[in-house]
Amino acid sequence: MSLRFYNTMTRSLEEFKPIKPDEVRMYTCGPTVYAPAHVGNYRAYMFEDILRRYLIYKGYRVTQVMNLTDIDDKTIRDSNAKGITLNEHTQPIKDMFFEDIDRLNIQRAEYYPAATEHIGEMVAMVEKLLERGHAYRSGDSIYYKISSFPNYGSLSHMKIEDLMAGARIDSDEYEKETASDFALWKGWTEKDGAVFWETSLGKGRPGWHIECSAMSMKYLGEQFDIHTGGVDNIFPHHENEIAQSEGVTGDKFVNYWLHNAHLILDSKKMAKSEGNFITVKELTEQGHDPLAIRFVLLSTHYRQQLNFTMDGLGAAKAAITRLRDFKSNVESASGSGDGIAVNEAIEKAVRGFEEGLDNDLNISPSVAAVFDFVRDINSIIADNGLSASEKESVLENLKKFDSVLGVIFVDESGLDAEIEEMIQKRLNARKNKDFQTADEIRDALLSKGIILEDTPTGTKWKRKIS
RNA sequence: GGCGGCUUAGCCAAGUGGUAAGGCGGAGGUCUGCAAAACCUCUAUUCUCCGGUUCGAAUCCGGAAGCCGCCUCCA
Repeated sequence: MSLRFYNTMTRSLEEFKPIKPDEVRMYTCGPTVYAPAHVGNYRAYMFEDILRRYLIYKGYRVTQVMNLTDIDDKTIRDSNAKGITLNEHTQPIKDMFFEDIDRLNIQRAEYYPAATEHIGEMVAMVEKLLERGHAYRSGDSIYYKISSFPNYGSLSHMKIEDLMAGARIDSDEYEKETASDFALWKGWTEKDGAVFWETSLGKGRPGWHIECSAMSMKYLGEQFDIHTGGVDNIFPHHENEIAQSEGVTGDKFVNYWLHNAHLILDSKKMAKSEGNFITVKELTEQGHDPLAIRFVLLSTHYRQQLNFTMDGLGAAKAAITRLRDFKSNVESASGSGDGIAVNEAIEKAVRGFEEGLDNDLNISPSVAAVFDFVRDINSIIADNGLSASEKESVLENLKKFDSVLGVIFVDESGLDAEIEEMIQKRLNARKNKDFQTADEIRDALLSKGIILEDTPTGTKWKRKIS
């Protein structure tokens, strides 16, 4: 089966055909670094990670760009409130973002352009939009003239005249011809403080939407394959990006628009503005394994709202524990095996895994296929064990599944000498049938997060997933 | 007011016309010094509700209820 995506633009499932046959270029909406990202934000980055990993799994060469929005009303507001420079405010938040990305085992994109480093590109775009009659100057600011772009609203499928009049339109100090026009360049005002650029457009700063048009086209070209983000970005952000980009090139901007649904906490969208959020760092500091968070975020289809609960996190821990135990079972298996059954199990698993993800990254059936695989192979191991070559192909396939899931094969640091010594002591005690001492040692190790398992092939240990 | 989505077991979650995947949790059994892991068996006669279409509906149509999101700087 071929890969299909639900395209927000057409509101239908479409077969994915990249512009260049073996290469995918995609722009994935990144964080606004005014405050640390929360788990809900990472739902988007996790979806983008699964997308990226599955494209690579399918054999595509991927060029991914993720923006870092380090200039907007909030970054200015917060840095001025603290009396520090914009960069002093945003840099630590950028650092935290990358720490979280690593914790969650999210693969790095090829480019992480920051808005403040692309002012020149943005200015050039705005100039072109002025030339082409899509923009106008009003006071010290420049606005996009929506009425000049007939396709406006095609992504969100909304008509401008249907928007609730006055719903949330700023009563700001800028003068716009019509309320729905949006700022490309904002002339400096006092509350911007030291944040401004002197450019051919005047003294000021870019509007929010222009950065994504400028940076995506710089790194990916005037037309590229995939653009992603949260559903909240469909309107106005992505709608405006299309207007800006196509206003400049006169050509189609993006072929596939993919949007993820929100994470829900206490039956509300997790959001900084609602105050109902929790960060990856906080959960990690509470002792939760970040890969359990990863599993929670990835195991529900990206277009489905996901309710974040501690129960769910607990279930995720148990699930990845089972997957890792399986890996360890396979690694220590021996025996004659049953070539046919193993191959059949692998084929079935690969088919199920790919069928799900091919279908608009519908990951639930794919995860189910992996768990079926676990039971099938465990059952074979229990009956006949595995031959050396079977072991190898089972592990190879598991690794392949995990190249998308990213929760099974993780670096585990070795044991301290002290723990090693305790395991040895316990082995001796067991040999002498001193089970009381043996159990005491096992309990002591458990309290350090080390689980021991006595198996026919010897004592194994693993780290407890908390 | 406009646009969109959701409602399947104790919890999470697949399934878009052919008789309910998978995970977690729970119950029983095998194995084990005891555990753990693993394996085996069981755990939704039914899909929010009410009508309709059909030989057949969780799936299609109509209606109702509840929940959520977007509607100008939110992932």
